[in-house]
Amino acid sequence: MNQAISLPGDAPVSIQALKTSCAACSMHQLCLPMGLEDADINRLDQIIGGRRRLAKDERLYQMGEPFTSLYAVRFGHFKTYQVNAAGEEQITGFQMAGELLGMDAISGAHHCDAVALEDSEVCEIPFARLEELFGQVPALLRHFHRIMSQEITREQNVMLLLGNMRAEQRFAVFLVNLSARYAARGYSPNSFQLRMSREDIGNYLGLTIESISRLLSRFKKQGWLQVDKREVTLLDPAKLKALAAGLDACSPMG
Amino acid sequence: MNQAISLPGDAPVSIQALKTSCAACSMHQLCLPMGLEDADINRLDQIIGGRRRLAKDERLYQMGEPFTSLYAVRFGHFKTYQVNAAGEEQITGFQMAGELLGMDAISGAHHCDAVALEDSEVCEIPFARLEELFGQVPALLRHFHRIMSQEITREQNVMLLLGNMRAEQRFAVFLVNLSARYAARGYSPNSFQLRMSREDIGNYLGLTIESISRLLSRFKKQGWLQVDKREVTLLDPAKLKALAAGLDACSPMG
DNA sequence: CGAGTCATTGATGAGGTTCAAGTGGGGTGG
DNA sequence: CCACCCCACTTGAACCTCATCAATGACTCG
Repeated sequence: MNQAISLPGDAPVSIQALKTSCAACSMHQLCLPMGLEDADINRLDQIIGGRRRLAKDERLYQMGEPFTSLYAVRFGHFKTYQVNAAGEEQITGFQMAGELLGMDAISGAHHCDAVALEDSEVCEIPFARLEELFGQVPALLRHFHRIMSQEITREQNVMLLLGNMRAEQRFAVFLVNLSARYAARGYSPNSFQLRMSREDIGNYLGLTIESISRLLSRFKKQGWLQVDKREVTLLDPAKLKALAAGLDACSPMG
Repeated sequence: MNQAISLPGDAPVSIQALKTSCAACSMHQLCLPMGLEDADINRLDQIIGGRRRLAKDERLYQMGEPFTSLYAVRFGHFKTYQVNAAGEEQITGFQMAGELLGMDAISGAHHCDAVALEDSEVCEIPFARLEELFGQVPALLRHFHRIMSQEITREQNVMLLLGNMRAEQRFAVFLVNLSARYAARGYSPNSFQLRMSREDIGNYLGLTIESISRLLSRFKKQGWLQVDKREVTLLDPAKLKALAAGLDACSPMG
């Protein structure tokens, strides 16, 4: 429990390790190391269990598996979903680079499945070792609490979406949210590829695949966006934001 | 940050303090002190900021307020709800004795409002002092992480409910969940009072007040429960659990 | 007693699901 | 290289669940 890791930060490091160190990772401003000093980032680096590659549709973990590690997405995209006794699935989130997977499992076992939407890579963070590090790096603990808290807030926003919004508004929220997250990663906020199927989007938003298809067609006809297969371009982001905020009337699906 | 609180556990304690200490609180097996040793419970006691009484409909905190403390419900019931830009509200949870309020705010500011459903009392837990204690009582930190993780899982279950279930199933889930939580507190699992209005239930479940009223009437007619105002008696808990699990066909609302 | 709040019940229809058919790549095999 | 199939998606039509609107009832408080 209190066995401190006392490796100095200047221990020899292989090129491979350097290439995959937190300090060198383009996501370190968004991910767990955010705001840490270099020395502390190194300590975090040393507990990272390893990187794991996943092919499209490969599963990272499954409901019921015992909890051992959190995972940070290095690149690629994931979906997490819950399954209930009757076999109904609900996608609870889509995760992209720099985001953390597995926080619902800290209570003991995984409560949802995580599946790669495309070829992806994660950093494995053994939680027992992370806990040790919390005692030595208070800034890390504080940031970890912020991340968990933000996850709670994110889910509350989805509850608001599922409980109160019409289809049009839900879909606008979804697009605007993706846009903001890509922008935070330095990508274009108005042109991106949907990494998930229409079915996944529908499941996440509490709608059917047909509804998503109709919404895309309608938004396109209104001139709010362009679609080509999974490539989306937001042509009127302001309008979409207004829709998402509920400041603009919602028309039915026809 | 590292200024340890070094009061011994056997310092003189007033009767008032004893009456409200964690060790003496009937909720200490469910609340934050769960599983702690007596000495550590005392240390936790000493950082509790104070107890605060709230009248029915009084607000504990509000969206946008800066975060300073978590709150543990001593007795009474609360609801938490989010409000978006358009003024739409979504109740994100109902909290009862032994449950923690404010975890969504650790990221900096409160993201929802918390309101007492009846005369209630909370323990204020200044988070800065709790963080100090985390460094000294690892078991407390671990349990805190479990609690936050469980909150994430709870919300994912609500997402499943709002995204996938029909009205009948949602309402059954709601009743079965209340039943289990009262059971865990030593109360009757099959007879309890709804502390929230029909409107609150409807808002939480993504339904209207009329739907809740019809569901209650229908469940009553089916002989699954009795209702008298807010007093509910589950007459066929097994049937309700089957409905909640989705193992039983759902009939429409008529 | 009247005003106000909360809940019940009925009638109607909107919003989105369900069912069904069709389209359009992208891959595979002949 | 084309024919074929498979899958994800699109589009249309009918249906259904639940929201909405409206009227009424029950209880509380001044």
